[in-house]
Amino acid sequence: MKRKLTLKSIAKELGVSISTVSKALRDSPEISEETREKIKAYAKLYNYKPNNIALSLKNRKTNTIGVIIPQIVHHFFTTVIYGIEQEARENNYNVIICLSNNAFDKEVLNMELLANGSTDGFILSVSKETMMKEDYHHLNEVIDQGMPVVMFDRVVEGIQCDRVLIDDKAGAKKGVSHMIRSGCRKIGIITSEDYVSVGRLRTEGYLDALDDFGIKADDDLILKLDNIDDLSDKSKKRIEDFITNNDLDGVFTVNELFAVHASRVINALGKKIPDDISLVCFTDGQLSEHAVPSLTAVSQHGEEMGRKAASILINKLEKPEEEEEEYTTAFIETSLVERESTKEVIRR
Amino acid sequence: MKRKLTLKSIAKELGVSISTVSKALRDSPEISEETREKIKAYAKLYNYKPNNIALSLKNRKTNTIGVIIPQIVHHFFTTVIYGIEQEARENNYNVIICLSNNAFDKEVLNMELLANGSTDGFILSVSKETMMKEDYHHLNEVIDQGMPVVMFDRVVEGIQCDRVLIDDKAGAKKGVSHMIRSGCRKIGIITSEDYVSVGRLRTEGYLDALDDFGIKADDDLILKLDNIDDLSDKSKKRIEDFITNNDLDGVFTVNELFAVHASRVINALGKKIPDDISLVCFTDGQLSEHAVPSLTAVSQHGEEMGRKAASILINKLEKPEEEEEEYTTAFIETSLVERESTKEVIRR
DNA sequence: AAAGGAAACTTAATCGATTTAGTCGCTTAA
DNA sequence: TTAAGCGACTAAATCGATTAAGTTTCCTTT
Repeated sequence: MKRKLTLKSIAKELGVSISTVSKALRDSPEISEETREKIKAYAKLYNYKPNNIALSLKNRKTNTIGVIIPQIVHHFFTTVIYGIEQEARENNYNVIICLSNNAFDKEVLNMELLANGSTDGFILSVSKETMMKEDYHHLNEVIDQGMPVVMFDRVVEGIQCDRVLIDDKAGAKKGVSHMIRSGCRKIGIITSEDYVSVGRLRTEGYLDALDDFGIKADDDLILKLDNIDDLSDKSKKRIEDFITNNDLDGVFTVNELFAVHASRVINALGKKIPDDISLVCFTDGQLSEHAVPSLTAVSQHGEEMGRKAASILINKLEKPEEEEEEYTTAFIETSLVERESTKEVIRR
Repeated sequence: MKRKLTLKSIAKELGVSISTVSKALRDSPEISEETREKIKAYAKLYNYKPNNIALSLKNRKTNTIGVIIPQIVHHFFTTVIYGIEQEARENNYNVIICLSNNAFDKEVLNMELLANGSTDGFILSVSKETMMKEDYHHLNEVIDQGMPVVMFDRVVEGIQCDRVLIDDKAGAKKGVSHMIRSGCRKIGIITSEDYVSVGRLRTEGYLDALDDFGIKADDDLILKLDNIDDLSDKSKKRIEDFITNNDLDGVFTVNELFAVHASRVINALGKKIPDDISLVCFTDGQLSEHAVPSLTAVSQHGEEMGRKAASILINKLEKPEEEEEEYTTAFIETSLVERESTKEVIRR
């Protein structure tokens, strides 16, 4: 096992001082051509790389971004991380990912841990528990210490930070409008209770679309489930009743899971997708792509979201400190991915 | 914006030396009860937390594990990471995740970056390109510097490190045996070319199962596709032909994607799953769970795999150095998750 | 010939925390 | 009376790198 090279060991080996080595490697004109070449050759030969930890301490800058997300198992978060990764790498930043598991305590713990010198800033999507508690002291603390924070997806108000959001309302509107244009007139929505912001916004988009086409909204056609993250037996039952008892020709759901179950129910009722009922969901993931029939979906462009969040953060980090602080909210456009679960749009 | 507390600032504020503060906070008996209490009270009041970077430098230990994986978008890796995260947290370790995107250069770059002081050890699944190049100098380099490495899933031979593997052969055997017991006699397998180790091992398990039940293997019933990670149009076509041209009563696939497409093809042929054809796949992810019909799958227990890998690594890290080096290979057992795509096993 | 200046280095401070090796005043035993 | 011992601190070295502030040595200039 060979020890890592340090400036010290190089200096000793070549009989010069540590600072001479440092300067030589950084091409300082203070060092003679001859010495410089000798030192550089030696460093190259033995593959010297400066120790990041020492650099971080000296520069008070880690070039690391902390990412805190509720769950990695969500395909959407996975794509966001991918985007963050890309942007970070391109700008010479590292990424540390921590999971909060939707638990407040873990979110606080992780932030405190990373804030003690490990990262220069944060990108996070707050946990469900944090939103319910409305306790944001951990966020305010790191911001107070001068660490920039960028929130994405699940954001909260009243925090001094930048935000990156999916345009949920416009996305839902896009999906529902498409169904209407393809001939649907009685469209139901399977969404969440209003306190989940994405659910509320997507419901608004749905209503907007109906309104645009002069279709009257009907409360009976809006099913609000209480958990958006997974599908309980109770929720399954409610979806079944909802589809069975309403004579729908279209169903819009706020996530893939609801859609997949809706598809199953429609199937069991002996109805055909999309001939009898069209189906569109929010979130373009593995399930929509590979379901049978494959599902027309509102794509969230998680990767772009990640890139945007990272780029905003890095910008803040590289900017000279004194500048006027300004917080922006960026919206990521959605797009509609047409697949087998909807009919062709009827053109005039 | 308030500056972070340091030992120095506390010392100055309370009119004592830096070392007194440090010792007081670490309950050294050298410091009088009175001074100790005063310092601790002050530190608590202003929420002092030592700077991790400084600690890392001093201790030459970062308490951070570097994880390098080919793609995060794979649900399987996602679960592995989750397991690593859990185990790491419980042992006070951080996790830095880097993606290699299946590219050799990026894998090397990431390792070099993290090896320069950022992490104490590595957990990695080597990229496809690295396997093809058979260039492992970057691995040998970090190992040479005394950093322990644990490989999982995609492992290579001839490296001084621990390994954690899915028991692919036994898993495939489990799945195929189940089909046989439920009445299938003519089972086909959709797998990969033999140079992909998981494909080869799973094929072996398939053959083993047939052999156990005295069924003769038939090369025509083995379809080897060249890319296991996604499904090209060419592969789709080959799956279609394979299923159409062989009068199978069971299909085993080495991943979910192949299975989902097989299911689609079987459906299109007007055959019923599982009555006419049973379907079992390796990897228990979102697709198997939510497909219609849902798929019986060999579950890989990625989370357990992650935990195991992390626990092996942490053990190495905490162990006094001089001990005899020994490298182990741990196998993670698979289990069969029965769903709608297979029939009940016929019991005597 | 003395002062000034540049070239080529080295010393030392710094980042923040830990730890070993002092220091200083006071008590106690020989 | 005096050295040893102890309690309670402080000074300084260290981890690895950067950099401002010296130090030599030699050369030039008036």
